[in-house]
Amino acid sequence: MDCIYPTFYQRPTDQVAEDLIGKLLVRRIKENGHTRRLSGIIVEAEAYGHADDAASHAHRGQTKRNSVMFGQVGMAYVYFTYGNHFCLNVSARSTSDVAGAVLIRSIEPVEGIDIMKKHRHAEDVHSLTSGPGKLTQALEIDLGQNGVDMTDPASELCIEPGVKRQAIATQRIGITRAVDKKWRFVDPSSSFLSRKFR
DNA sequence: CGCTCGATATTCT
DNA sequence: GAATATCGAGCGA
Repeated sequence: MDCIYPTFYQRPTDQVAEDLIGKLLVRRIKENGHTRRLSGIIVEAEAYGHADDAASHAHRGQTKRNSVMFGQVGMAYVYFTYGNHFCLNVSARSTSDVAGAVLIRSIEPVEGIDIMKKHRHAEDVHSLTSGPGKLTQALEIDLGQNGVDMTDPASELCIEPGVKRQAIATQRIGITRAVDKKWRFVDPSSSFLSRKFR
């Protein structure tokens, strides 16, 4: 299965985030010499902008941490936060802008659920990937995946077409600035969201 | 169920 | 020194 092409990510980040709902996030890991596929349907994603978005890491300019947001679109932006969690984004922006990304906040597990349980030290399927810090732990994503090309089918991380899902826009979570923007997109029918929506 | 708090890297003040 | 795109343990209702 092919990955989604770079042009998909070359649009305003809120459009990209909305259209990512229903797509399949695929992680390939090495397990005892052979490759295993872990995957899940994206059911929650948040858009982050640049100059127009005070809540974005890119808002105050480029730093060592956020440099992927300023590079090519379709790349994984992984960062470490609150001293103990990783978060996965994919870089995206319209051709007229210089930085942006979409935070993947939760997925519905599809392939490799047994491996995800091991990574999370948990048995409850609903707690495996229902949050940005949880899904990176379930998929074994850390700074080693920062900057990988998510449009390359041979990559250890990529996004495939997936299924059709409904997406509704709500307020973003865990931010204190630019709270008026409705840039969190969720599949309202999913039971794998990190939080309820309004 | 809801609330408080600790974990502590990176960036900003 | 303070805030942050988080999570889970511990506690009380």
